[in-house]
Amino acid sequence: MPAVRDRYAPSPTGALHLGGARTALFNYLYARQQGGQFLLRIEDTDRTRFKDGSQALIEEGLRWLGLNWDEPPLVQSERKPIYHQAAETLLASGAAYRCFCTPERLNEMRAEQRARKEPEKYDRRCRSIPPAEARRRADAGERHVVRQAIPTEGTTTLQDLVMGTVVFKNATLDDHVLLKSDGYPTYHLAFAVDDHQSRVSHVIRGDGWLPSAPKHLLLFQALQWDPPAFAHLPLVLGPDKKPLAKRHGARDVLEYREAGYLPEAVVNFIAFLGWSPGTTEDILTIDELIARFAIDKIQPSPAMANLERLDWLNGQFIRRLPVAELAKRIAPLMPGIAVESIEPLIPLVQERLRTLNEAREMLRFFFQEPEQVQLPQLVPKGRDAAGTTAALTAAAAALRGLSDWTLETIEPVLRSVADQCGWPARDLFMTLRVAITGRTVTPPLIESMGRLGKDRVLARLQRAAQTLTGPSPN
RNA sequence: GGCCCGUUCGUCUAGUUGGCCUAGGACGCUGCCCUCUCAAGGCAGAAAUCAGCGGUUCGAAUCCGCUACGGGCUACCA
Repeated sequence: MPAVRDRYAPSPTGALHLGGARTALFNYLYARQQGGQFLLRIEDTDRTRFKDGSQALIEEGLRWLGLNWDEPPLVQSERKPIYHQAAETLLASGAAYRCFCTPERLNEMRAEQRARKEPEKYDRRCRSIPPAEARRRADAGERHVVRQAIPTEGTTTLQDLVMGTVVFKNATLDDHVLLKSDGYPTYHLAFAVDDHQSRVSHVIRGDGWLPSAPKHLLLFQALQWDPPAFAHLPLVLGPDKKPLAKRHGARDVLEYREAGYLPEAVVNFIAFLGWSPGTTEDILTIDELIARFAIDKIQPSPAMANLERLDWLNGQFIRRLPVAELAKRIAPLMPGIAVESIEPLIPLVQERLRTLNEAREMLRFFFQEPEQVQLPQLVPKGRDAAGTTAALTAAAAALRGLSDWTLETIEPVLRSVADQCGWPARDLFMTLRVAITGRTVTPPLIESMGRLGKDRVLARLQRAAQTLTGPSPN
């Protein structure tokens, strides 16, 4: 049994989106599980769609997800001679032929076929040109392509690891182009040559390729190479049930990083798009995914990305992170604030976060004086400014008298202040919350006060009381 | 038009050697508990006539056929 080698082979036309990331992930999981290699190949034979910087973006996305490849990526545009050599072999054996038809003729032909409601495929006119004559014309510089000569009879059977056995009638297959007139190979030729040379054992790719799989099989056969095993992955759909390649909220994997998602969560999320371990487990690390992955557990039907689930997963993974690690990941989002200052606050927010970015807002009041203490919520329903000022002042006075500043000392004091004022404790807590943090939704108040320190708490209470007593004199 | 793939709660799915499925889990949703806000957590609940029809069988979500619907491919794009 030859070693397992698989690959992710994107074309550099943009960034890495969720669907591509999933294809890469499945290849990665399988290779790692089998102790094989995961390769990256850049499919850049179409110079018209090529986008500068795309390769770097794709690589960054893969790296962020932790999908590291084992060998330097093969770049097809640097390998033209190799493809030509394969084309020559095919030409020599009659498995391919030169075609001199012009684009204009091809267009006319298709228009007629369409009008007659016939299948649109090349009519094979050039297939009957004697090879010697074709070679002469080619040598004379006549512009041409090389087409695959598909057998006119029989069937080609694909044993797909996901789709099962799929039988194609050869007669329905088109003589597609292998070598373009600009000298570049099409995907089909490059695919066969590259995967053979890279000793790829498993081709795990999007099911957009399923219809051309028989031609690929035929190509391997004509070249007398052992074909790899195939696994065609169903589409990933967006929330609108349209293929998730085009315009959807965040389509680039790196945008999820910007939005505060953990790569662990994104990996877990896309792993379950069309695959499941067959158990009720739903939160798995990448190592657990590697251990459980199985190609035959991949669903043959398309999966729709449920972004709400990603949010939930993200929260789950955030909660599982060690405090120091979480602090380290949040720190870059809060420029100017040291990790050391953030770490002690982590326990207050860890179970409240859905995305990393939310920490910034939640923790802001620790590093910055609140601005909107004049929130209407400062005064509880049914109370007035005077009563609230009194409560604030009473609380401040009581807190000032504390010699110990701990959760155990602060809370009882505040509760008794509430009693004295005739307020329910919850009302007092909300007033204090707004006064101290400037917000109505915060980490636990008492603990926050503890971390903030007595002086800053008292100062903020005082300031809030002042804003209540009327227009400030400044 | 031709070729090919698919169809279990709103969504991701379990189910694949037919019986333990009056279809299980998760997200989301609703309610309750906890509670200083918000979360988290706990408990409970609503939610799928397994696309439809017809077979095979003592018995089918699971096997077969047909239909419908959805999707992909049909380029000198990948």
